[in-house]
Amino acid sequence: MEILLKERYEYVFEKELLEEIIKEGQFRKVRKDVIMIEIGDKLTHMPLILEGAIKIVNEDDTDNEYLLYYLEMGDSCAMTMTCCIGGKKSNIRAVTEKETLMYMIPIHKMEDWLIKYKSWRAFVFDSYDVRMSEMLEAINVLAFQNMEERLYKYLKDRAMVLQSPFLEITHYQIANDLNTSRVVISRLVKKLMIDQKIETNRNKITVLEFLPQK
Amino acid sequence: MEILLKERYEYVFEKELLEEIIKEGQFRKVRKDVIMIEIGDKLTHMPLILEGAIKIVNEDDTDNEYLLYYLEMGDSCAMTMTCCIGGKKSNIRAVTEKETLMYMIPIHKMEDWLIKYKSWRAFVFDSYDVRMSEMLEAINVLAFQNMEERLYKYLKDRAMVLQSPFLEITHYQIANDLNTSRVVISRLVKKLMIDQKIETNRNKITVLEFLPQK
DNA sequence: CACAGTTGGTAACTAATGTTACCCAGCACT
DNA sequence: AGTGCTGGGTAACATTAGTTACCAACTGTG
Repeated sequence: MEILLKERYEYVFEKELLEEIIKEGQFRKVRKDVIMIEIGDKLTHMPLILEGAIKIVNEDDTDNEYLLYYLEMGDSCAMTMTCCIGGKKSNIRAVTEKETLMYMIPIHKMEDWLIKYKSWRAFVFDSYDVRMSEMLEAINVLAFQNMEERLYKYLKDRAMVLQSPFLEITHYQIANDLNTSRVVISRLVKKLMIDQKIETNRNKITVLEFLPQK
Repeated sequence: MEILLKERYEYVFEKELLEEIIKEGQFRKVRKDVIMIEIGDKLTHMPLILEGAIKIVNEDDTDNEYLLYYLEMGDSCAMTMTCCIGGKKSNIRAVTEKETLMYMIPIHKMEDWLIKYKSWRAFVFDSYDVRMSEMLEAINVLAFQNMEERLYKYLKDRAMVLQSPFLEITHYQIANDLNTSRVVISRLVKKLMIDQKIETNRNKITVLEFLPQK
């Protein structure tokens, strides 16, 4: 497990820092569809993603959901960082999108490392930067794109994250992530099929753009 | 001017840090409607807002705009921080919403201070936290609210920022900030008026909730 | 005052999205 | 084979938002 951590992060962190991380943190393996963080949770650890993918979702007071972005290999959770440092509660939910390996770092170390390691500072600020960009993109999509474009982007993003053009997903799940209704998704899925952008079967959507033998 | 800086930030920063800030930075006064940061700019200074308000806006490739949030007294620009540290380009635009006083800090100091001052670390991470929350709220509004609710929130937010229930603004400007059309805004303004939430005249909207003699 | 430019009121229409209702196919279980 | 559940297709309709077009009122300038 340490080997995996070293492999993934040896060019990101200084040697001494990597050793400290290994010493202080602990390895964790989580199966698909597990809620890692719930809205309102207080957080004590920060994850470094080694493999897999985590979906980050927000929710309003009436249980509407909206998919914000995914965390993947090499990512960490900027939300967690501020939560940790400020001692605040999470305002997002994190759910594993497939089996995910991560290394959990206790938050009390974070500030020490900020002082001691340049590579940690770089990592932390880079994480913030990536997350802010993802949020900005989410806003752009919501503000400027119609549902059909958003659906197609959603499918492509998902195919990227799961590294496969063959998605196992129901129309109802998609509707939930995009905060719309199942009927709307069915309608637009049909449109995308007519436009030869996807193929569909019960529980299955294939994103043609990502088909290997193209 | 230093007095203002000390007054606003003496409880935020350690004494030594405050002195360093005064020494390294420089005071700047900017009139209303000045573009402080344009999309694609490289940034060399980070602003501490002493007085006034700055509107942060994003834009897609076809010149559509959308208002993200405001910076006010006590705020700084988290976007600028990542830009600075990562040496990247800005992906937002910043425009003064009224005359604004700020203290410009050269970015090369930022990392030093992260190491040296606990209060600087707290400030930086708090800034990120506030900005992430604002972005999240923007996403919530876009994902879950209809145009009428968004318009009303927009007017209330603006009244807060400008500290007055009497807004001088055209329907066209509002439409631009919310990325919709003037006709739509006119329609909804009328609705809000009928519902006794606002009063309007040419170029003027009064948010009744914020009227003092209520 | 005449004129041009800005602001916004409104109608009429189109397009996009959301809602309700109903049906059918596939699947698991008995 | 019968039952119930889930997923999805589709029609019909309601609501919301965007578009085009036109006009009226106000403002500042010469």
